[in-house]
Amino acid sequence: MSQLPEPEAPSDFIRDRIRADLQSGRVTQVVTRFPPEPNGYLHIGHAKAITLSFSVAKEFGGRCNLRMDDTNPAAEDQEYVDAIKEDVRWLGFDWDALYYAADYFDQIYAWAEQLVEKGLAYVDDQHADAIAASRGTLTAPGTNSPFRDRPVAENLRLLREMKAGEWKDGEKVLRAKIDMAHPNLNMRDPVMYRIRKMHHQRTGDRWCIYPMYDWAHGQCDSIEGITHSLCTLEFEHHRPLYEWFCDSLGIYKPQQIEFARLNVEYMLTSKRKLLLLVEGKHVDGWDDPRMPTLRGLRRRGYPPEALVAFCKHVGVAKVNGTHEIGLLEFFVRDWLNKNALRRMAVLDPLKLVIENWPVGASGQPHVEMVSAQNNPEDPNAGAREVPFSGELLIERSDFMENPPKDFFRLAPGREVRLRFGYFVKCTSVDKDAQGHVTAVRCTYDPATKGGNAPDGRKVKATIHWVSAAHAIDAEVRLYDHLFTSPDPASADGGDFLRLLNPQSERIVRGRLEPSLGSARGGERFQFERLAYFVCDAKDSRPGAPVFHRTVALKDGWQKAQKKGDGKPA
RNA sequence: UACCCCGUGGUGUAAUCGGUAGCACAGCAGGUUUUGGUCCUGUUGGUUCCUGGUUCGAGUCCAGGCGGGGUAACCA
Repeated sequence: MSQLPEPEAPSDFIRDRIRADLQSGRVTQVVTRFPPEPNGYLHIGHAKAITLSFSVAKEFGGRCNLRMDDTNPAAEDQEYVDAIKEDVRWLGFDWDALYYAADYFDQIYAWAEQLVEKGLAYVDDQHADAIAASRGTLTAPGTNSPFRDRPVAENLRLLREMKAGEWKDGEKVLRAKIDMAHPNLNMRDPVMYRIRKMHHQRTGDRWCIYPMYDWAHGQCDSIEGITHSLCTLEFEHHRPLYEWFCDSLGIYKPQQIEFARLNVEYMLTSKRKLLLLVEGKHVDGWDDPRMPTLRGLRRRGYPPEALVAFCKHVGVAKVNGTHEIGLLEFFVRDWLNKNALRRMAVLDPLKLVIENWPVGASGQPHVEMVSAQNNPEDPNAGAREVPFSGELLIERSDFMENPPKDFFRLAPGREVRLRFGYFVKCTSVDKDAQGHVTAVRCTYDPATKGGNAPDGRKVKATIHWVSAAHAIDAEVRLYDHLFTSPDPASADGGDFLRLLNPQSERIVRGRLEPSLGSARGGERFQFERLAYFVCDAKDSRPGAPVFHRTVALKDGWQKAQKKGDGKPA
């Protein structure tokens, strides 16, 4: 097969490297892998890694495996395995093969005996603290273990005893014999096997010694014939060890290439910190719409296509930077603008009474159905009928009693268009005892049905509305950044909880056009002139949908206002 | 006070074998518009961290600085 890259394949240091490997013949077919540890849920940072490894394989006509890096039974769980598979698929990727590091345990163990026989590994009786103490520091070399020069036969016997369960947790470890004075701490006789008498989600009780990451990862890559093992920057110092193991074993050695992990403003991607948010009940679980987890983003209404487009756009490099959240939101809006159906909803209602609206024949209020486009960006989306009547609800912010000159919406004496309906002109307002406006009174022009005046007169604004008698009631959750600081990870003293945004979730009762009553979980809409929303699959009930604000529409009016009053001259 | 990696406009990322800096987002201005959305047009921002060197010519090569990040788990 030919591995000609797709013409639109991006250019970056990883793909340049792959092209070179293909040209030199070192590699004939590209094989990559995404190797998550099933001890937690995937987040937006993983989305970048997933997009990279899968896209690269596809671009070069290669393969990409999904591999559960399950070498530590302490924290791993089948639940996470299932969640990871689901999340990768949700992003739109499919693996060529699904593997588990645990399935290679026999081979990895056999290799360990080989290393022992070569005199390149030994059993150490020291406990964890002693090993740590003798490792030295960043600036001082370590010292050799007193067990470092055990004879091969004894090492072999001890290793087999470890495997057979004859020693307790922590009593012995197998270590690689490299160099305790090596400037790279990872090379100071790293631990290969530790004893853990624990049940493993995949191998059950078959093993009581488990390989460390360094002793497993490269070997797994080698077995699978991975050509380019892509990982994040913090593994750079592990590469020499990765290569030492493959070289010492004389097995196929994949090329590990490191890239910078993804950071996005206002988001945290540390599993530990995310766990604190969940356990401290600062959010409503791993799938809370404010979480940067894939499950959270999904419930927030982020389309997977937008996430992938974002990940592709940010590219890959070795510089650790932080992306503006506005860029992510741009991709979300971009996809939603083309695909989300438009609907009308009023979140902060103000009554609008049309005084010259006709009375129905039966004496009941007259109701008229108006045709509304489902998506101006997509003619194929069709149209729907929305009930229009003499008593409507409009957004409170669409009316001002004493408007500034640049306010185009409704005000006494002003005429605006009701979207898909008629032109209305405000004649008066009703107020309560405190002087608050309780309703605006208007007259409508019957000749403007559909939104155009036969005499050609123009209005400066179009506002959305719902019919008071027909609107449904629904819970609407308005989300904002989880943190008040764009960089919560570097909070003073590490106390990022202090930076939680108390306004990150605001719940309101919205008044929605009737068609929204049958919205199904996962369906995304644009509530015209407001924002994009998704019908929550978890909390919605038949006839009682719940909506989550995914991202607000850009708001030029609000921006202009902020500019006007915010800054001193 | 060790080792490794990195340093291009506000943010992120490009620039064939070295030939004087592009793109996206953001910003600003205008146009279109039955969403102050979308779309379209124009436009402000960079002495490519600094200093030397090699060269006819360096963001690209070399040296030395400066700055940022990473690394000391029987975690991955």
